[in-house]
Amino acid sequence: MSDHSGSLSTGLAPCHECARRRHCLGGLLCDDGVTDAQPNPGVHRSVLPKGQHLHRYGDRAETVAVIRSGALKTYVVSPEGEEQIRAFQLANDIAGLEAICSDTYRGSAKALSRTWVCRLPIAAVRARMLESPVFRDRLLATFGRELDRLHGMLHRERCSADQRVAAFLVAQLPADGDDVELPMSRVDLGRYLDLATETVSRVFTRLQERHVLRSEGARCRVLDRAALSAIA
Amino acid sequence: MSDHSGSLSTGLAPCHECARRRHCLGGLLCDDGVTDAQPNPGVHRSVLPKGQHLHRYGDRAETVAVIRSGALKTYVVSPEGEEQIRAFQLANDIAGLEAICSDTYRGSAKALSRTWVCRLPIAAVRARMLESPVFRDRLLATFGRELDRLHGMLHRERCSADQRVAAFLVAQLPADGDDVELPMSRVDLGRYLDLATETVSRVFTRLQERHVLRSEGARCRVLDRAALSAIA
DNA sequence: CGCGGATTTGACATAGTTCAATTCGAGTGG
DNA sequence: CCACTCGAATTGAACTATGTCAAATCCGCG
Repeated sequence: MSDHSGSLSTGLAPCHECARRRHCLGGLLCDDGVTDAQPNPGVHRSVLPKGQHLHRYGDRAETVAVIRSGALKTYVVSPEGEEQIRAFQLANDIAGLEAICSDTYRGSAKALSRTWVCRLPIAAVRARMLESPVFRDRLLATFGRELDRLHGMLHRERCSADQRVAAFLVAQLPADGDDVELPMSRVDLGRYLDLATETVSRVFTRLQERHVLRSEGARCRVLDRAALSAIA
Repeated sequence: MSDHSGSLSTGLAPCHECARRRHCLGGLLCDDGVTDAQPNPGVHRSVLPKGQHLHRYGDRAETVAVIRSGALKTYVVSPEGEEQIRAFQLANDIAGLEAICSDTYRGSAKALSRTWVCRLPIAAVRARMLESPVFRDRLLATFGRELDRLHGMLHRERCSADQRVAAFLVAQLPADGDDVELPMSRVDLGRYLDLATETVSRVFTRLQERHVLRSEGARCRVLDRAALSAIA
């Protein structure tokens, strides 16, 4: 069961008044510019303090969440008690997508820092798929990206530690600027990339020795973008 | 471009006359028992000789295929020229599911043996999603299973060679009987499980020494089901 | 200032890869 | 029916990237 005791629901989110409505799944849920739709089919905004769960593995799936700001990790714990991280969700990412396909969540989603999310009720999402081709396509595209991401992860598991870390950093690089903010710990990074924490650490050290990167904990500056891409 | 020169189209498939229509996505495409639907929205049956491609990476996505019998492998070739196998498709499996999300195929699908398939036109599939909640749910469930499979593969990459092979064999075990027919070569198995061919071979040898398995090439008999499950 | 967790560094162990050599086995042709 | 062939599979030996364990250091925070 999820513990929402600390999560602050800020009430119904007026998607049609939201600045992001043009780019957000929530906006499309309310209005795709073609068909009529309810002004707000139950979208809620809430804020999660660091460490709190959005949902846990096995919980009844009721909403899919769009991240407004902050960061989550989605993970499962193996029978042996090892935590495996399946994804990090940053701003504009979607958490709990499997809720659309499954009646329970297939992973636990936990805030890495104070995180704002909008929750879209599954029932509304499923209903909207029947009404709106635009919405259906948007959702299908999201699934397609998720499949691609997973295939990419599978590919990356076949690469060296340096390649995995480099590829991850390249993926995090913003279009403008060379600064990467890493909201997750080295431990979590290792659990995501399937590397021992020590190995992650050694890769960072190696990248700094080669002047590809300068890293001060969570803050990270890419000094040689080309070199980093070449490694990945 | 796909080379279909050797593929024999046996014409429109009368899904409503097919013995499998109750269990097959094609059957549901034509009739979900609730809404009216076209008698046949362009489903085709065809047969692929061993070695022939159903489609190749980058081809325009036009159909999703249900395997009637035989076997396919879906793979991609990395920039370095290495073949990575993303999935094997056996009877009743679906190949080219990404066609529903993407305008091109994201992997090449090739017959491992003579294979019969039914091709469902994407346009019809997408259209039917809007008409039929039953069909929509069926398709979403298929996506959910694919996500689960990929998560499972990611998990398996973190296990030992023995565990990977054992898990694969367990997955192939039929409900009745202990015989497993492996339509793929050891090389392909290695490319799927991310193991060197030699390692796959050594695992099989080890399993036979421990009397868990008896393997004669493609034919394979599980002698100790419990032991196999225990390894995985 | 000092505690406790996170990170880094070092030394060593090992599973799996790589390369090389052999054996097996399904087709094929005589 | 048997030899021949060629790719697939197996076996062996040595190597290596990464894991594991242990110790040292850093860092944020009360």
